[in-house]
Amino acid sequence: MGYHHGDLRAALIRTSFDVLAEGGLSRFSVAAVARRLGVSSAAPYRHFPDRDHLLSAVSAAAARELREAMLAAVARNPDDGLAAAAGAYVRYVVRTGAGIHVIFAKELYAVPDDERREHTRALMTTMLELTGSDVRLLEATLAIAHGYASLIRQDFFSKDSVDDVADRATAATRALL
Amino acid sequence: MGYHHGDLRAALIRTSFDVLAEGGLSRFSVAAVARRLGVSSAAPYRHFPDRDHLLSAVSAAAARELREAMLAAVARNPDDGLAAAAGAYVRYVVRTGAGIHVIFAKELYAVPDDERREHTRALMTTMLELTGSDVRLLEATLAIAHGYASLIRQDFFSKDSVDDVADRATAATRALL
DNA sequence: AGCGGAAGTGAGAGACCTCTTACATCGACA
DNA sequence: TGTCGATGTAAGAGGTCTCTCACTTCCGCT
Repeated sequence: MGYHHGDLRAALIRTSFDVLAEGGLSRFSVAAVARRLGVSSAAPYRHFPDRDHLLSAVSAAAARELREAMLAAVARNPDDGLAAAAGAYVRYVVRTGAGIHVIFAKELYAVPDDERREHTRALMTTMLELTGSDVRLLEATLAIAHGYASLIRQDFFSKDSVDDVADRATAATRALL
Repeated sequence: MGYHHGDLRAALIRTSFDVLAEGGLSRFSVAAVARRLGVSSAAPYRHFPDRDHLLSAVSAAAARELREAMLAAVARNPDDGLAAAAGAYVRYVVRTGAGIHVIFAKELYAVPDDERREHTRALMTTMLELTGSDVRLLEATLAIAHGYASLIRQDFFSKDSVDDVADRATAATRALL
């Protein structure tokens, strides 16, 4: 690991998650990500034309991973799929800092990035399947999961473990049905 | 309205709401508020020692107004209080941009501001009364209301009116009971 | 009328950010 | 082995932000 990093592109995406988890979208900066990786602040621009394209790649990765986490949760709880997925959402967002506010961030709408479009579309499709194509149920579930995740990130539950809160999100989702 | 503004302090708070409604916490800046009011960027510092104290005053105002909006909604729907309050939350946040992410923003914890403390405490107390001191129900309701409000602010519901979405938040809250 | 203080202003220091440019390094392949 | 392209760096232009400082304006009070 000398002058050349090896796989800076992937490292930038992973480290972006860390920066997002710590300071949220508002404190995210390309410079902070570079600093944390120990590379110059110009280095990221060899891999992404601008800040929004980096965020777009993060969004794509988050959409893919979130979908995987939800599918895994559903597989573990076959007859409680949607509620389990809501719990998985809470856990994923608390761990990575990247939820729908990142995945569907408004500032990314203008970024041309087919990979992101593909992954966000797949995520939406999967969630729709979980609700039997009930859009209202989908939005209610998302609201609950995102709401709980936001409350955690706001330190609303001072000492409760993430798993406990995720279970409560799961229960609240179940109450919708 | 010449050299002296009249009531710049109050105007700063009101305009801060506008800036928050348009760009969220991440795009909020004292300079932007001053610019929008047509005063110099030093003027706000005659009334607030720093940015966080301005945000704290906004938080206090939001907590007071939100509590009033909730109480009014409850008064209109005596036998559906909590659910009506959730709808009021959604409407208030979409209109003003200041929800719990502003009212309970982490960066304000260190700001000594008794007025804010008082208003946020009153808001919490009122919400607790609405849930019959059921903390779990309170957090679930907040998660739903905040979640729906976030989804709206993210342009998730392209053409649905705010009132329609607020009604769905109300219905989802009712499902908890 | 005149004076003192509250509330403005303009200028700017210092921090940080995005993104560019010219140059350095190094791995891969002819 | 030599060279070329990909990927790094240092430096910096240009922007925005927070907050300070010296100075000005004007309201209220005697």
